[in-house]
Amino acid sequence: MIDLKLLQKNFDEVSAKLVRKGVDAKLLKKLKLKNEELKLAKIDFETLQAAQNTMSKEFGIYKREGKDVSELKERVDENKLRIVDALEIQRVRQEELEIIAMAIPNIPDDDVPDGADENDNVEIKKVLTPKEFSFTPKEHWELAEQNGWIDFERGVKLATSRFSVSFGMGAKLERALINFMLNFNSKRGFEEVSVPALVNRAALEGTGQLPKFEDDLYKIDGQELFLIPTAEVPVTNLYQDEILSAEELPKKMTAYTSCFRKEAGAAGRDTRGMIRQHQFHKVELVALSKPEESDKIFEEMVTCASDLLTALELPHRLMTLCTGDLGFGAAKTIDLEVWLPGQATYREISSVSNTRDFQARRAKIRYKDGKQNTLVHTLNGSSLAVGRTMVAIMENFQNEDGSIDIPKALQPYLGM
RNA sequence: GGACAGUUGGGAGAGUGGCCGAAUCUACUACCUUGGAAAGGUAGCGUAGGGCAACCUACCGAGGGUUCGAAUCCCUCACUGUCCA
Repeated sequence: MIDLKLLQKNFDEVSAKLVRKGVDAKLLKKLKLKNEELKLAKIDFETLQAAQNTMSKEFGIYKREGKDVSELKERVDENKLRIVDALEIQRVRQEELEIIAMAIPNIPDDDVPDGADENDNVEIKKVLTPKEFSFTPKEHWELAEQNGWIDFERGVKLATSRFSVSFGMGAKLERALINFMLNFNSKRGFEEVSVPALVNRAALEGTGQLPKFEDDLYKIDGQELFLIPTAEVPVTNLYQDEILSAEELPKKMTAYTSCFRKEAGAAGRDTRGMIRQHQFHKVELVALSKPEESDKIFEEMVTCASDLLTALELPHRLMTLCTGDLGFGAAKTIDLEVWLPGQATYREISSVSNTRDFQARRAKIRYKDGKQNTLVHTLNGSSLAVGRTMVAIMENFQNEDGSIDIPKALQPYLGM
């Protein structure tokens, strides 16, 4: 959630920044107005309540002293009616405010470029040069089927479309990648954690998936539990509603989980292959930091993911997302896009975001800064998406006969 | 699935209607004491919002109810533990 106090104090400035991200300025005006109204309603209620508390205390004293309370009771009863009204007004205003406030995205950083969509993202740099093929490189689904690594039909048979099954070397490679990535991240100082794949509503609200994006989540029937769309949700919320000590920060964690997404808005996109699946494996980086350290940690995370790709000999580029492509909770995001020779294009394989205090405010993650409690900054990033890494390996390491080489870094993990 | 017990401040734990935002112990912080430390002493020590000072409001698992007044009584739910199936 955005900082309402900040919005109130520096309305023009904050509003201008949010308009860059496509938020309706009128909605922000309304939010400001609602916030002011709520404040008045609160003052109103609290004044009445203070009077009620005082009279109730008197009441007790009168009783003890055996005095007549009938006149006092009359006043108290009358005040009570006003309290009921005042409370109701406050409740309604609070609710209205929350509905608007929870749907406002994070304020983008000043250095985030303007833009409408992914076409306006700005390239930072390219790492490794794509190799020239003496033949026409195939797309990964063809290679996957030819080598017997992935069976798309049987995935559909077991579940529905956008599910797949890995066999033999395909399954082994998947497992090798997960281990390789976790070890790599651990060496960079990210502590490994293993977390539930189901989370409750509070966790999803904490990281911002709810209330706005419920349609993208798989929900357990009859229970307030959801399958996680990313490990970011359980890992960030580990410290929900806690006050950490300054010495504990930064907290750097890495987790492997399956991720589950309905891909409700993606009908017709990437229908073939394993670029966009309902269930996929991902190794995630999450960090909680002091505000002044989050830029540094952000760099570390981007570097970690990029170095991981380099270690796997996969050409890629770094892109700064423009305002229009920036996610709901992110103040800044750098995407890593890997080269896919079969498609002759770069495709997203990792997305690293600094949400600053946006999630921390919702999830109530603070740290003790001397006497003061301060919201931490939360960051998250994939390092990496496993399925897409498999895709990249298949397409970049293919030979003319359709066989696939294994990157050197992975060979020890496969007993080679 | 059923029965009973429990859920209180960083931890332990008291509190069955007003004098309770909450005893006590412990941890922590500052100071005194010391050559230094320990022990001892003194003070401070939950969260959030409002005035931003005194102070006020809310919070004792969550939500609702009774009452002038609820941590305390009633209802619903969640979780934890023990026993039974």
